[in-house]
Amino acid sequence: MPRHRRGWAMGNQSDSAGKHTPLTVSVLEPALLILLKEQPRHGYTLLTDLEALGMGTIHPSSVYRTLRELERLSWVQSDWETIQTQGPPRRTYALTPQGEKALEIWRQELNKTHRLISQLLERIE
Amino acid sequence: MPRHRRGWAMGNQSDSAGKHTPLTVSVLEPALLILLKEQPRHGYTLLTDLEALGMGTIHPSSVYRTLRELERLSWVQSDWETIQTQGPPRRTYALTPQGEKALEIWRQELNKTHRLISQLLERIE
DNA sequence: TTTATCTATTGACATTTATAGAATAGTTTG
DNA sequence: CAAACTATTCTATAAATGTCAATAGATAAA
Repeated sequence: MPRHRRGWAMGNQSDSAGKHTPLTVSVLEPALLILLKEQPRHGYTLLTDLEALGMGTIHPSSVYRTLRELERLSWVQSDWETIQTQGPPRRTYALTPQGEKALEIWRQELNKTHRLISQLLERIE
Repeated sequence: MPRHRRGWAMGNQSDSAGKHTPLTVSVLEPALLILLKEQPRHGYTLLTDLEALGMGTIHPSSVYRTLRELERLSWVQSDWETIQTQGPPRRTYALTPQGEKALEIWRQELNKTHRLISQLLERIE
């Protein structure tokens, strides 16, 4: 239902319980690429890893949908895992060479944004 | 038409000429609040100020639309300027006390995101 | 004086993205 | 066998963005 970007900062508290802040979701794509560069992982594992980064409030379906889109772009590749685990079969996602190139572009963008936010924070004082 | 977020990093060059990167637009709202906290300004002036921050690729109508939404939220207040200038009448936007509160929340969010991006950049190495 | 250019803001429409909630389904523990 | 956990997908809806065009006053050039 509602996206909560514009005007998010003053949304009522009851509403924002357990929900993520607007900038978190905007780095979801590079965060997934970075985690998958380190090693291939399953969607479900990624949910935990994002949690560890403080991004755990993003809805699972957003994460899975993003993964499928990254696969459509050929930045990641997935296979159904053959070995048996606790639960239903799961997909293993891995970064492709194209995904590595995309991540390099993303790295520059993250750097640029990092500097921009520094500037903005300085100007608040 | 297309928003260029998902998959942005590998968009063809011709396409991305003069267009902004995905994270730039996601800090538009706080950037406007920060500039208006420093002093009241017109929309057109804000376009120049954003340019100076390296955010000049955002389309003017996005900026004006965001300003009107911030006014609907009562975070900023606008008045038509009475004095004559070079051109048609223009609106002067100013931050309201509610806008100051919202900016304080945004400040925390910017800080959080700043730390998150630091973490992500470290993990790329 | 008509034309172009710069200043300044608004509106409509198509496209894309995000969110929530439910559906599906296998496995393990009580 | 029911509950809880693992794991992924689908659908409906709401909201944000991009693009293009429209409106309009002031000034400089032709």
